[in-house]
Amino acid sequence: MKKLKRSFFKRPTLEVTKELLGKVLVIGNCSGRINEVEAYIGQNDPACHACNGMTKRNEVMFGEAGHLYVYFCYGMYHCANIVTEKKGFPAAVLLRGVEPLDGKEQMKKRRGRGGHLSDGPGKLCIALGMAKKSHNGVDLCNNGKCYVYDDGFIPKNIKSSPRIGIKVGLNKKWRLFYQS
DNA sequence: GTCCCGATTCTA
DNA sequence: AGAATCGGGACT
Repeated sequence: MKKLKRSFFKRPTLEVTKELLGKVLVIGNCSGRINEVEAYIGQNDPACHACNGMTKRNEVMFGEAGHLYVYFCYGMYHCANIVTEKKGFPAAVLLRGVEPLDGKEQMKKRRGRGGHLSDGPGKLCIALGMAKKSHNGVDLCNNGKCYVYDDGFIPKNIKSSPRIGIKVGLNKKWRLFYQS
């Protein structure tokens, strides 16, 4: 059960994306096993928030790998990414789903229901208590209360598809997930 | 300042 | 299929 170091995230995004599957995301008292992710890679990816250069919103994507990029969307949800690649290259992995592990009761309370606690990027942020104001730019590699660890779990049946909810870049199958 | 739209979710 | 709901980014 070892925490992932910055060197894990500071690599080609598609490698990080695939290897994040099965790892455990810890946000304070709650944790969940990552089972669905998407890659957003650089200025040539038309679906990437950074495709038109740096803005106040996406500046974290241009920074050091291993930080959280949390943004606000659709007027009511937040979505969380983990920044990848070297500094100056804007890329990140969107967290789309986790299987609840620790803190399920708190997650249920936050979500206001008993099921489907964290199977979606917006739901996951609600369940784990992540929001732009509190978590955008948070470092997952500084021995804080937010981090990712590897407990040896090996996901089976990894599949890919086009990314969800976008209208461009659909030719890339950069959504990765597994079914347990 | 104005305007349009979004890496979603829930309900009908 | 449609509503909810508002910040961000492009543009005037």
